[in-house]
Amino acid sequence: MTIAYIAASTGVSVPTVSKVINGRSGVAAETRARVEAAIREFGYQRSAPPTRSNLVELVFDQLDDMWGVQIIRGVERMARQQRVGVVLTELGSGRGGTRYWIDDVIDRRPDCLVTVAQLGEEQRSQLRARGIPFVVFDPTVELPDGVPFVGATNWAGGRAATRHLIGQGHRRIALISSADRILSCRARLDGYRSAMEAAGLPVDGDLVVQAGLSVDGGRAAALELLRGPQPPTAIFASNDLQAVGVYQAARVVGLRIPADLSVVGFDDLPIAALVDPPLTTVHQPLVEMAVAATELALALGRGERAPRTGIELATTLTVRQSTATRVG
Amino acid sequence: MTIAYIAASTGVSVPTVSKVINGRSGVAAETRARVEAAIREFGYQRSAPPTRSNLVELVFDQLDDMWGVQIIRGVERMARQQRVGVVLTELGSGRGGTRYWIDDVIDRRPDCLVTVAQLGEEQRSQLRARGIPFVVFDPTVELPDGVPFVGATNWAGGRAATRHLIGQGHRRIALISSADRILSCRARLDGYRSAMEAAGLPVDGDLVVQAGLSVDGGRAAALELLRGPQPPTAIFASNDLQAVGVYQAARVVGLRIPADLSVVGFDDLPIAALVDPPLTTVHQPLVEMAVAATELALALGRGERAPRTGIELATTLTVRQSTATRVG
DNA sequence: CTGAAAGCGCTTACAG
DNA sequence: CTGAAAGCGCTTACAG
Repeated sequence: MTIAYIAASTGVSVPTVSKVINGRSGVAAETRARVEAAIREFGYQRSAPPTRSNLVELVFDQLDDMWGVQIIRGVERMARQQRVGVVLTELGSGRGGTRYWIDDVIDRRPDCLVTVAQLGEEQRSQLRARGIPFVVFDPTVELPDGVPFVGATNWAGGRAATRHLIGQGHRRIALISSADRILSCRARLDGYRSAMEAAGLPVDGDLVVQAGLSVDGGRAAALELLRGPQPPTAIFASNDLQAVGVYQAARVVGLRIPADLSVVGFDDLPIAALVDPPLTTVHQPLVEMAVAATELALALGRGERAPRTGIELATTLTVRQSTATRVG
Repeated sequence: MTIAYIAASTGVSVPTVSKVINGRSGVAAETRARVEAAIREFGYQRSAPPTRSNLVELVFDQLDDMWGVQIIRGVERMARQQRVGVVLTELGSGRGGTRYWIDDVIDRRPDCLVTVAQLGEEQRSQLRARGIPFVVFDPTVELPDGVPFVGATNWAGGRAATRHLIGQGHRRIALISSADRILSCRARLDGYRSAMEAAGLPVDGDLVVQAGLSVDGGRAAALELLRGPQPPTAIFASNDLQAVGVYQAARVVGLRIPADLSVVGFDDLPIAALVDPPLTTVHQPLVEMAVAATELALALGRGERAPRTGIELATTLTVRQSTATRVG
């Protein structure tokens, strides 16, 4: 598809088509319209030497989550192996700049995109229209069929953490969950329930508390649990920050960890090993997940058919010193 | 820069250069080498339309330092304000891929570069040859005059931290320093000495210990200090990770913080507020530093004369609960 | 407003 | 292995 072909099919000269494409003046409105119609009809792309940009876009909503670095490192590692640059964007909560952002992405013509942010359907279809494939990292909402993603086995992780506590003799095991709409947390909750039911333990309504995925959220939820009429002997938090909040609450209430209260987190952030006592937590292989997401995205960007559209990598329980056999 | 120019300067024909660029056969090895050298030398890019790439490169040695995210956020904020994409690279300790990396950077033709890594003089001159300006973030080694940089007032921060401890009545104040070659740590050390001397306090040789900028380094150094014949009543660590190591050592030795031992860190990472007790530390305005570095780099990239080549932003002491008036 | 002609940067086919 | 020549897709300057 060349401008010569467009010219021939419209019955004008090559220079005229050139002017239209480059927005030059000196073309009659009617001629311009006919040429534009032909360009659209034949799907001409400006001399598009389909050169690869050798860029992968990595998009976050918020980067202050402590696991951002791990994801970045994984994406970076795979991208560098394939000699591709990583363009990083933090959309921010306001989302004011999202409109500009998508324009800039399209200007950059990246080979593909890995998104930790929840892109709207409008943005997804804009990317699809430009042929820019994308992979969703750890989806927090239900995705339409066929949208590629890489996640972790949250349900199995929740189950393993709960079973670990049950194995230590705990019976009143509380869960600090998060907003229902976060898919991974719902899976952790179901894993918890599954393990409890398998052990024949009742899941009292007052054992499951919702809280934000932050230190403050975890502390408030733990205080509520520990000050209740029948406090739990173990708390499973939905992430490590919440678990740090549980530590703070235990200190306030005067409980020792793990002697009086066992605590399990989720994620295995660097801080998990640094807090006192070191935190037992469900390890999420963030770096490997990021590597896999990038590999998939780059393969799609090269036009390869994906062997599978969705992958979940295994979580593993990392036992440290915040859990102990229940006494009394 | 055209292949005709490369051909003329190498003394071969245009078709020959074309073959080299496109990896075709039928070119003598020696000829190929000469042409490739010329291509590198003149920074030829295939059909390079000298459009701005609207990219800024951000380079780290290692991203696992906890302050990486803060720097990224600052760079991202300023870049997005100017509609520029951030390309992030982690060189890794091996540095094996540095050669490839610089080639890739040159291919991308970024408008400018912000480096947290220590680039060698060779790389710096390659960038200069292509007219890609760069700004060094928090230089750890002495830079030649005229190399733009953004840092923090490390000397003043070390002084402020030490004065804070002196003001609380401490006299035996130890410093956990780092390798001498790290400029910022040497400045912190001198700030410490300056404050000690101003207060007429002796700086015993056994009060200053060198250790890696890590939790393990801090712990080992603190154990050495606390088990010595005349243990200090306060320890100033060269970063927050070392301070966390001091916490661990205090626990081992059976000292309470801050009742028996005061601790001050440096950086003010997110963990500083999360540890128990919350850590008094010197706040380094990493986000603002990154914003300033990027603003400077982008201005240089637009060809503007820099109003100044080096900037140091002020550190501030954040007093939390790891320091207390010395008793006894 | 239009397009013939010249030109640009590059590639290809082929003669030496 | 090398490069003169032809050709390709496109743009520019300009005659009508």
